[in-house]
Amino acid sequence: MIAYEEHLNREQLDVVMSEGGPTLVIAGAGSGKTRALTYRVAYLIESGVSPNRILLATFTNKAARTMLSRVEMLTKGTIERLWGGTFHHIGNRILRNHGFMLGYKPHYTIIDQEDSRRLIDTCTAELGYSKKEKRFPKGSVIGDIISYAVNTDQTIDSVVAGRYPYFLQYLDDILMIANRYDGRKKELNIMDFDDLLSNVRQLLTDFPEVRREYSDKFLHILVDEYQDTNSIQAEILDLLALHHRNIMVVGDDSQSIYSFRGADFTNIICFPERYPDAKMYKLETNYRSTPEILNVANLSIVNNEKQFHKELRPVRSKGVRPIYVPVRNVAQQADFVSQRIRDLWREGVPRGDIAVLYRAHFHSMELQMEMTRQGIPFEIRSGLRFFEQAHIKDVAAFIRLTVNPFDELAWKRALQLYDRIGKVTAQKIWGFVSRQNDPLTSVFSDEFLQSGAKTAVPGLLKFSDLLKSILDLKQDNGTAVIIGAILDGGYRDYMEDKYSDVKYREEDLEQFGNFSTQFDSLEEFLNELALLTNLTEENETYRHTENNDKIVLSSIHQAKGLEWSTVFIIWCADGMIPLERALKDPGGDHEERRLFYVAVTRAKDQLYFCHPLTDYTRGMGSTVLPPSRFLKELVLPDLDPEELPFDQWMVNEI
DNA sequence: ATACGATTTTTTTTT
DNA sequence: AAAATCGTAT
Repeated sequence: MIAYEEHLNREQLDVVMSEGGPTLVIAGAGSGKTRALTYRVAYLIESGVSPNRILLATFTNKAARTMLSRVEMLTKGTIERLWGGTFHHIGNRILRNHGFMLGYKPHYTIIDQEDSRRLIDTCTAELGYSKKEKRFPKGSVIGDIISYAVNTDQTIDSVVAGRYPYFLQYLDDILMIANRYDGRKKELNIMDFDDLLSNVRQLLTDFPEVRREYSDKFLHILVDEYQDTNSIQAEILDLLALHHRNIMVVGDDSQSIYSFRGADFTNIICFPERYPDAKMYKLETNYRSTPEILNVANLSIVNNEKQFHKELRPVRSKGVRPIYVPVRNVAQQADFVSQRIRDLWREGVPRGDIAVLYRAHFHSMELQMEMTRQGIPFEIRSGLRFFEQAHIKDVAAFIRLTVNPFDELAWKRALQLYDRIGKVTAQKIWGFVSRQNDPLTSVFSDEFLQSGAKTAVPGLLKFSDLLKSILDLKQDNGTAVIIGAILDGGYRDYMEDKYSDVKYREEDLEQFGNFSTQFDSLEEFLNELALLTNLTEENETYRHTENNDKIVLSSIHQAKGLEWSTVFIIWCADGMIPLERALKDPGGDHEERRLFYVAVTRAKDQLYFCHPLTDYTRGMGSTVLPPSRFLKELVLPDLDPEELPFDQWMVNEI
């Protein structure tokens, strides 16, 4: 038996032991929300609920992994059958079973954003719109429009009218493209990220028997970060909870930072209206941060008016005030952070207890270079994920097309890696192979070689040679062997031409091969590649030796739910946080303030705000950056210098 | 007509 | 760093 009373406070205990039925938990930052949720799951299992009748929905893979492993430690039993993961994972799991009812073949492929953009570009080209019209929206923008429409349950018309009024003149074109894109996805048996959600909803609404099956099945539904759900996700949850009505949602409206993805925190605000019998709990005791840090967080967030009122109550004793550090420019900022990290390290702060947070990936560039130069080990939690890197996707394309010979995107990607084969030739080749009954063997025919321009023949020959060796090996060899063949068959040469860090990328590919063995089948692995973000760090030794010794560089979004002893927030200049672009959205300033709030509440002991006073931009020269408005508004006019919420440091010139 | 290489522009956030 | 653009070579 787990000793709940020993590990939980009163507030948390009430949540863990609650009766069931619709339950709303408003949980402030650092109030032990994850703890409450994991103990709740453990408690349910301990009281006899079968794990496969529990659904635990989270927002990121990381959150899912930490929670599941903690539950496993608590219950010391297998939680293999528990339905836990991101909404997209859960959607995928349901659709693998029932997707056929919507006309999908069982081994549909999931495409990521890049593939989706490419497919939209193809559709645009096929409809003859790319005619150099200057202001015609780019593929990625059209993708954003479509995706936003799906996720917020609006028509494309109203999204364009509301958020992209300058594209109204192209509305008809966008509609045509969206329509064609949808058709192509069906035709090619692929789903994008949004389909994983909207198809599940459709399945549950249109097929009462499926709805009954799943709502019978899930005795308890638990949702983390509910403030970040969009309307589709909320609807899916409502449908799944229809029968047993044991739905517990946990969230903090002050930490809603995903509205760009359609998240709508009125979901959490209106939960009591949708479930009038809902019980409500609040977790307001903060175990994480010093009173000084919480003071800044509380002072900042009161500037947002629409929210549940709550105030974080510190339990920790007095610490040091956060520190505002104006620096001359980016270079000095990188220098200051590196220097300070070295000092902290000398004072005994483990490197793994330090993080640097920023609003956008490119904010970390200079710091990365500086830390590399100074030999400070760091780990990046932003930018391209492992499985999104070009070399991984290239190699995956070869394997993908052998598994599914009608994978258009894979064919094109692989073909275009060869000399003298670009967009046009790849399209011609695809046109040829896709008409064959057996595209794979058609590659060895003369017709194949002649279906493109003559200059392409050498490349095509190389391609067919490589394909032959892959097909030969595929029968009784693992992915690692196939990857080796692809490397030897010309991909290593290609990388040497194109990249300066071939060694590093080869190691990546090796890891990639190893990782694939965790899956039941190669097919399954490839189909779900798009949902994976990083190599799982299951390996305990790896986690302790390597990760604990590295500074974490992360976007604020990815830092959500995590904590460090010392946090640096860099680029605290107006225009960077808040990001100027983001302010253009309605409510953008509030969302950015919530983002700032999330960043601040990650810190346990020490918090630094770095503000580069000037910025270089080519064309503009040197510009002066004002401090972030989120810092300025903390300094109330009639405040004694002694009472400022933060200290200021002067950095010596170097 | 097509592919490629040099140049220029532009970076939000995630599944 | 990556993508888009533009001019040149095949």
